[in-house]
Amino acid sequence: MTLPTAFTPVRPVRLSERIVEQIEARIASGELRPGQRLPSERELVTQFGASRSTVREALRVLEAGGLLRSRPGDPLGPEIIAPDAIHLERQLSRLATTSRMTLVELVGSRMILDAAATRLAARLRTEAEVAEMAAAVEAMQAALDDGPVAFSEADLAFHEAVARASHNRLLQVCSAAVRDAVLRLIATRISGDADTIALMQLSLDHHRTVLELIRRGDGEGAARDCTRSLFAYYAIQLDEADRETLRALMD
Amino acid sequence: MTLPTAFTPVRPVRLSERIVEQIEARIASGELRPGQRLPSERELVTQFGASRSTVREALRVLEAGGLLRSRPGDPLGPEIIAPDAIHLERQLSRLATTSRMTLVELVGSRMILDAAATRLAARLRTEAEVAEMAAAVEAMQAALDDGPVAFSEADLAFHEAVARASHNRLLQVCSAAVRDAVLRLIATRISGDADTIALMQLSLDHHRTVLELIRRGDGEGAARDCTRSLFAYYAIQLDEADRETLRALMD
DNA sequence: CTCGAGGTGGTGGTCAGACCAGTGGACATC
DNA sequence: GATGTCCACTGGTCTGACCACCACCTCGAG
Repeated sequence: MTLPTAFTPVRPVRLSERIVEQIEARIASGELRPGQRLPSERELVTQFGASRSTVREALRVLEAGGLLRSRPGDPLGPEIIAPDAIHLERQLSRLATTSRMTLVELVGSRMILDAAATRLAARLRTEAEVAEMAAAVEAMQAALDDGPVAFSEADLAFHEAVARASHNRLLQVCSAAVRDAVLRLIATRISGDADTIALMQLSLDHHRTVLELIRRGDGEGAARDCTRSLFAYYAIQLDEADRETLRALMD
Repeated sequence: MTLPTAFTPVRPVRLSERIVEQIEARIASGELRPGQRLPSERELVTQFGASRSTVREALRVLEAGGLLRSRPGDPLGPEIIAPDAIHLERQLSRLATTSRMTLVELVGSRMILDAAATRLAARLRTEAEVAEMAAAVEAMQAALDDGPVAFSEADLAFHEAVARASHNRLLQVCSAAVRDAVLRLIATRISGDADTIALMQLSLDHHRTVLELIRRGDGEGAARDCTRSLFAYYAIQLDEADRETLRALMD
């Protein structure tokens, strides 16, 4: 006769983890809001009943997670900060690189996210946001002579403006992270043997079209052109099977 | 006459940060691979020339970032671990909760990601993956009598199977994180005043349809039905303006 | 009276040294 | 050869101390 169910492995729980959990919970519940301050480390020592090293390890974890920031000498104590996409982007692009994400996975994700952002932006954009996008397109035009790096930066600014105009912060974060990961992978893997000038000119034309469609509020069309633009830009780096996969994402 | 370029604000840099950077760099460069071990804390103390508290703070940050794991008593030292989607999901869903994402942002993101996963799954799914989805739908049917919680779990299993079948791990991670965040928000915010039985039955029908369309390889149709299913499920929680926003995501 | 100089207490960053519980392997025992 | 004991070493925690830095307050010069 065997035991009815197997036991679950036990794992020692660090004190600092418990502290992290408590503070995280208060932030998640809204009891601690960005801008508010935590008690000083020495005060936390008495409240948690743990040593200062332990409290500090917890604070470092929270700080690395982008939840708070502490400055030396600040009598107000550690500050709860508004969540910032930077940490997440680093984490995501690190996952992408270390787990050997394939280019088709990354580009596919970009096509999905950027197309969705474009579609939403066409519906929800304000005049100011359209102006931002237009400025980014101008910058792309200007960067045409400054080489692929400057061009990529202007391109990035355009897509970020679009993502902001989607008015969906989660989408914004995800798409920014994926863009970052794609660029990093491309930078390390791709040799610039392609006809970059022609490619940049083509990309610029695509962006002009997308901008115009966003301006007219044609989300469907803008999303379609965004997807095709990305496909055109990266297709030469992929084999036929991968291209076929990505075509599944186009209308 | 002004200075040619403005100076950048300087920020005191912690010793533990420098240690984190060094170890991170070695992992990113592939010099340290998953499964390999770091020297013991006391050995790191001598190598970095920092105190044990400082080294430990660095290790806690790396551990929270999902890059390594250390067990008490292990003579081999801290272990570099393979990047795990779990850490990323936690981070992402924490961002979603702590930054008070609105329901329309979360549901919108879910519609985007799940629809894309569904579209890809219809094209790329294997027989085994279809079987998994079918099993999940059966579980949903069975959970109909066990209440909304059990039903939600079965629903989750279905969408995870679909995400796996998209064969895009990045999409898989993002959609899992967003699903998690949505569920968490719903759980805390929504009172169960809706007609849950009818809603569950409707949702089950939708899932059956989506499964059938995936089986037939109709990505377009499956994605459309997936989007509509999500919209129908969450629409009652939203006001008219938000509903209008989400309609922009439907064909 | 105003206003700057300097003191002062508190803060985070770092350190050294210590103790404990737990791990895993060497070793001696059966 | 299997068993049990022992021990070196690990990570987890604590204590107490020092430093540089910041904000505030006091006080004396004008």
